[in-house]
Amino acid sequence: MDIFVGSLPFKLKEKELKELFEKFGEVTSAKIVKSKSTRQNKGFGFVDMPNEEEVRKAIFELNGFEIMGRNLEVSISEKKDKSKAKTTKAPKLNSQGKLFVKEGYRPFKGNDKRGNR
DNA sequence: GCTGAGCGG
Repeated sequence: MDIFVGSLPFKLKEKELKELFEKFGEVTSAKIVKSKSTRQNKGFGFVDMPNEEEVRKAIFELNGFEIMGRNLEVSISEKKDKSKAKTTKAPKLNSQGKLFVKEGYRPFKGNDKRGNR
């Protein structure tokens, strides 16, 4: 279950966030969204919890939890879903239907500073 | 370096 956490203090860290949710239940992973380049904390993150009941409890308790002088906003994460919400199955094929993705293949590289030969 | 709605990979 993905949980959306907002109003997060900019000084808060994913580790602390995970610990906060771990107090209410098992936390699979905690992530905080940041900018693409400036690494600036956007102020909101996501927490993944396997147990739904613990999720509700965590949301119920952490929703409005005051920390560092800020109140946390916890709710169910609703990422922009494309439209597929019928089954847990996801297409592994490309747009063309062909996949030539190899394991260990690097999408972009070319840093061959090694002037071989 | 900041800021305060927002849904990330």
